[in-house]
Amino acid sequence: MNSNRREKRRISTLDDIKSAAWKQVAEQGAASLSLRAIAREMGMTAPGLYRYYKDRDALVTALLMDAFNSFGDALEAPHDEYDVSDHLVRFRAICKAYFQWAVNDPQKYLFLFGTPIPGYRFAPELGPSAQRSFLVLQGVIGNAYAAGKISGELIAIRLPTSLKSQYDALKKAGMPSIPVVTHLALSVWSMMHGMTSLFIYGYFTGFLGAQIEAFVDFEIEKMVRMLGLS
Amino acid sequence: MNSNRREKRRISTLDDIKSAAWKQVAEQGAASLSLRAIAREMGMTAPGLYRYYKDRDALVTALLMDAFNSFGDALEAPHDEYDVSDHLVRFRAICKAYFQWAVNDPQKYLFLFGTPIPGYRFAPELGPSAQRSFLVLQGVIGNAYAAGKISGELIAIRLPTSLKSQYDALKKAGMPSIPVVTHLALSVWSMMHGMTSLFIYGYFTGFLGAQIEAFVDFEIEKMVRMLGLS
DNA sequence: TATAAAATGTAAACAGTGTTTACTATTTAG
DNA sequence: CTAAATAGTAAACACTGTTTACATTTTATA
Repeated sequence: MNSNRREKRRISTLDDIKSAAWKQVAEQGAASLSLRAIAREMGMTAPGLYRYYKDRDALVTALLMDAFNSFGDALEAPHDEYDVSDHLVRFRAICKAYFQWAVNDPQKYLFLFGTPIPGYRFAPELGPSAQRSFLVLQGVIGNAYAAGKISGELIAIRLPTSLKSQYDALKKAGMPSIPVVTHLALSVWSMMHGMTSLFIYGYFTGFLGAQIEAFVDFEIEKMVRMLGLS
Repeated sequence: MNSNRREKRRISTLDDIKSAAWKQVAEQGAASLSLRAIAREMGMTAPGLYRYYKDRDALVTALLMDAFNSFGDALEAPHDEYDVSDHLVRFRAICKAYFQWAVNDPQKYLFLFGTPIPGYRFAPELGPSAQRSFLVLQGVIGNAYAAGKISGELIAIRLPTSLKSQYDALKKAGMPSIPVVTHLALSVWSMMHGMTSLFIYGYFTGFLGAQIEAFVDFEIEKMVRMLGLS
């Protein structure tokens, strides 16, 4: 028997550790993630965890990987639900998915896009997963542009040359979008992240109360008009 | 002698503690703020600090108070530099001041608007200082509106009734602005916070490189057009 | 000025953290 | 059945915030 049982058990334990970790993140936030508390919850001692993850950073990297993928999946979901040619609907859906995914598990969103865990160094292998969510946004805008469905101010108003040449350099380095599209995606991302994180931090509750969703929806429509998306 | 010397010394020590704390925040980030490290740097032992701040939360509150005030001052500075009637210039200046203050000391900005320190409970007495920066933004937009210098889409496009009545309720509760102005201020805040924090987190460096300032400037001009500010 | 009181600081201890080392079981492979 | 790989533990080290008990210095007052 070529160690099938043992391997399965190992993978199962790796997942158990991540589950316990996510439970902690959801309840106490990412910054107070504790290996000893995870071990305690699993009925084992802390050093035992080091048989599965080299150190705390390795566990954090594994968690980030899962979370980035989950986030990317959530943003990509509208691709299957709506028609490729329905650019407007898909843009709205992606923006709403962005906000909803974050609201559904705020600590998870902050784990991805909040203040980095002290001492943690972003692992390079996370790059692709981290970029995917942005590429989804860039994709829907890029598709709309290619279909001639973007007629906003940026079509008339030129980007500053310094900015445009930066985006051009990116394109030559493999970025799958022309300058205008790249810029618009970064702009939309900024707005979505700003609204989402300020809400999660609680800075909006005093102002918006239960109307946060109406606020976000309205701002999404403003972005639709800014893009001239149809 | 009515304890003048002692009181002065005490205030001086309170400031020394805060200075050492800020040094730590700037170098290592807010989450890894350590009382023992502060004491070490000051040449004393940790329990001694408890004669000056009740506990770590009290120190954090004092730091937040200073930082909110410093941030508020930075946003208010354009009030003295530019004419009150120059709404466009003042709006631009406030937005730039927002970004520049954050870039000048990123950890300080994250200390204010990043993931809260684990276990810290936002002290109610911080409310006024925290609100001030928003009120500055709201003020410049409100003044421009009152002067008839806002002619953007929101003048034509009505807010959803649910949102409008929420803002109306705020106004009755003392908010110094009408619904449209409140909404626009929240929108601008979202965008500024989104761009600023994504940049500080490093998510923009791969995309924008040294052109971050050009990006922010361009987005500020987009907001100017969105507001229809003149 | 002597004395009581208040303020300031330290040392030791407790419970918590990540991590390493040495050791012990258990499970698998040959 | 034996040797090796794996999984887990206990103890220790250096950190963290915080409390308690004690000592020292500075101020206020009788």
